[in-house]
Amino acid sequence: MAKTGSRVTIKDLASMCDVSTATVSRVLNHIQGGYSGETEARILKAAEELGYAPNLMARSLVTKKTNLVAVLVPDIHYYFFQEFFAGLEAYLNKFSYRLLLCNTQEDPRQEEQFIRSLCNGLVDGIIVSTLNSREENELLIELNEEHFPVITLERYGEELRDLCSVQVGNFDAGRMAVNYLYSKGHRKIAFIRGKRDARNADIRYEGYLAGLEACGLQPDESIVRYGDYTFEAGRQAMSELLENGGFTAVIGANDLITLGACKAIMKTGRRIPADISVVGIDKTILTDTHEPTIVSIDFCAHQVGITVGECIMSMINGESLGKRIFRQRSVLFEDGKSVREV
Amino acid sequence: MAKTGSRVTIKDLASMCDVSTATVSRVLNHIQGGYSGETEARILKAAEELGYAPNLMARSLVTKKTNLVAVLVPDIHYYFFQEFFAGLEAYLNKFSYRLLLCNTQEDPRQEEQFIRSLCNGLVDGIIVSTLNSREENELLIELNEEHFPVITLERYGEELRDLCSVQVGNFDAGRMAVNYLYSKGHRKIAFIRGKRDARNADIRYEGYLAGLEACGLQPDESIVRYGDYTFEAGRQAMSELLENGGFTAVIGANDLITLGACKAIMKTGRRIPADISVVGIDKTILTDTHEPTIVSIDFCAHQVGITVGECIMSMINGESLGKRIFRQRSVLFEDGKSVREV
DNA sequence: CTGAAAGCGCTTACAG
DNA sequence: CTGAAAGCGCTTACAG
Repeated sequence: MAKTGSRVTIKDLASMCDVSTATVSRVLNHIQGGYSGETEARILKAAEELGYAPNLMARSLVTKKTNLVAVLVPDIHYYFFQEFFAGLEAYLNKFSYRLLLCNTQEDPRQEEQFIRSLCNGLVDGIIVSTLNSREENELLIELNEEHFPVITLERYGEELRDLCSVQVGNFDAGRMAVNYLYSKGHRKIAFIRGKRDARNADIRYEGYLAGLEACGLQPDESIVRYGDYTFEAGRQAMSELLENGGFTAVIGANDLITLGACKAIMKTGRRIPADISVVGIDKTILTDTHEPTIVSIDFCAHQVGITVGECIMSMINGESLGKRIFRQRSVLFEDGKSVREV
Repeated sequence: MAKTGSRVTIKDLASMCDVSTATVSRVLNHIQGGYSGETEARILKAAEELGYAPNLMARSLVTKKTNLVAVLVPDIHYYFFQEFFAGLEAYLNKFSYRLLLCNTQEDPRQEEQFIRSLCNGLVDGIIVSTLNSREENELLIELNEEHFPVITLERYGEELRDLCSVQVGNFDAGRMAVNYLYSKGHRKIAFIRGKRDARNADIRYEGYLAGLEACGLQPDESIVRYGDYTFEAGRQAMSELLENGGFTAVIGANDLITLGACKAIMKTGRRIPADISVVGIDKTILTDTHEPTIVSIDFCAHQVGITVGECIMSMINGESLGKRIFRQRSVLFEDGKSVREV
C-alpha cells in the first residue's frame, strides 16, 4: 500500500538501492538512457514500496517550474466564471497543472496584492480577468515585459496592446439580441445596461446601438437604463421602464439583470413573451430554468476557458504570443438550442 | 517603482548592503532583536528599491510550509460550493493562505489523483468535500494518521470517525421544510429526493420522514420521487407526481430540483402557492429570483466556509482537533428573510 | 550507465 | 547585533 506524506526522500531511496541520488532522480524522471533496466526496476520497486513521492517544492526550486497557474476573477458567483474555470481547469489538468483561484472582489488593491504574492516563484503564469470596474494595468504590463506569462481576460485598456488578451463577443451579443428581436417583429427595443464602470458593459451597449442602426431603427434613450449586472438593479430598471412604456421588447446586459426584468414584468401581470419579449446576454442556467424559458446569448465560457488554457500553456512553454487577441464568438440560445446567424 | 519577477535574491540584497544573507533574512522576517535599526532601514530601503520579493518555493523548502491549501469539490456549479469557497477563501487570505480549487467531477479516481499530487509538500492541508456518489476514504484516513491536516465536508462514512468533519444541517432541513408546510396547513406533502448515491440526500429524506412523524402525518411513498439534484430530474419527477396528485405541497431536496418542480407545476397552469406550495432545500439565488419567490432552507454555506477555514488553520498550526464534528445549523428563508424556529 | 559535486534561494541554530 | 555554515530535497552538468 503506497503511503503519502513526504517523509521518504530521494536520499532514502538512494541508500536503500545503493545508488546515488542522481541515478534515482534520473529513473524517476524517465531520463532516457540514464540507467540500466536492472537499476530502474530496483529503484521503481523501492519507490513503490516506500510510497515515495517527490517533494514538489524542492523540485520547483531547481526546475523553476511549479506547475501552478493562478486565475484572478472579480467574483466566482458569476456563472460565466464557473464555466470558464471548469474549461480552464480541465485543460490545464491534462498537463499536470493545478489552478489557484483568487477572488479579487472587484478591488484593484486586492488584485495587486494577489499578483505580487503569486508571481515570485509560486506560479508559472497568471490569468487576470476583468475587475468589472476601474482597472490598473501597470503591474501586468511590467510582468509581461519581464516575459512572465500573463493573460488578460475581458480587459480592454489600450495600454494592454502588447499583452495576450482573450475576449468574449460582447459587441456581437448586443447586435444579435437586436437582430433576433427585430426578426420577431419588434421595432421598439429597450436595453438595460450593465455596470457603469465595466468596459464590457459599454461594448454590449455599443453592439445594441449598432444592431438598431443595422435594422434601421432609431436609438431612444428613454428606453435605456443601467442595471449593474445584478438581479435587483435589473428589476428596478425594468420597473422604471414599465412606468413609461414605449417598447415591446427588452434586452438585459446579463442574465441576472434579465431575470430581474422578468420578475418586474410578471409582477405587473404582463406575460412573456405575449406582452413583452425578453432576451438575455451571457447565458446562464437561470434563463433555461425560468418559466417561461428566456432567450439568451451564450459567450461560450467553457470554450473561453480552454482557449485561455492553450494560451497560458504556450507562454509557459516559451512561445511568445503577445499582442494577440483571441475573441470567442457568441451564440444565441432559444429553448436550449443554439440558433445560427441572427 | 517596485519590480516583480524573482530575479533579485536575498544574496543581491546582502552584497549590496554589505551584510550576510542571514541578517537580510532576519530583517525581512522581522525577527525581533535580530538587527539594529540602522541595518534594518538600509536593508528595507534596498529591498524596496530593487523590488525584492522572496522566492516562496525556497522558503517553503526550509520552513515546510507553503501557505497553500487545496479544496476538492465535486462540481463548482453547485451554488453551495461557490458560497462555501468565498467564505473559506476570505478567511484563509487573512493568514496569507491561498486556495487551490480542484474539481473532482464526482469521480473517486480523480479525487485520489488530486490528493496524491497535492499532499507531497505542495499544500499544507486539504479539504475534501463529498463526491455526491460512492466515496473512497482510505487515503484520507492514512493522511490523517500521518497527522497531515485534512478536513472532510459532508462526508459520512463511519470509517471517518477519527477525522475532523464539517457537516451541514441536512436532517434539520428536511424536518424544517415539513414543519413549515404543516404550519401553513398542509397535510399531504410530497418530497423529491436528491441523488441516489449521495448520503446527504438520504439524510434530508430522513429529516423529512422525521418531520412527518413529529407532525403526526403518515409517510406515503406514492408522493416521493428521486430527483438527482438536477433541474431536469426535478421537472421530470414533478410531472410524474402531478399525474397522480394526492398532495398539496412539495419539497425539493435542492434548489435545482425545486426549480424543475416549479417549472412542471406552472406548465400545467397551476399556481404557486395557491394550488401547490413549494419549499426548496440548499437555498440559492435561484429561488430568490424566481417568480413567485420560493421558500428555501439555507445551509449557510458562507459560514461553513469560515468554519472549515478555522478548522484547517488550527490543524496546520499543530492543534489536533480530530474526531470532532462541526455541524452548521440550517435557516429557513422566506421572501429574503430568515424565519426562526419552524 | 553511474556518481561526486554544485546549486536552486531561502532559514536557522550556533558561535561570537 | 552579526556572520559562517549547514541544510531543506531535489536536478543537472560534468567527468568517468
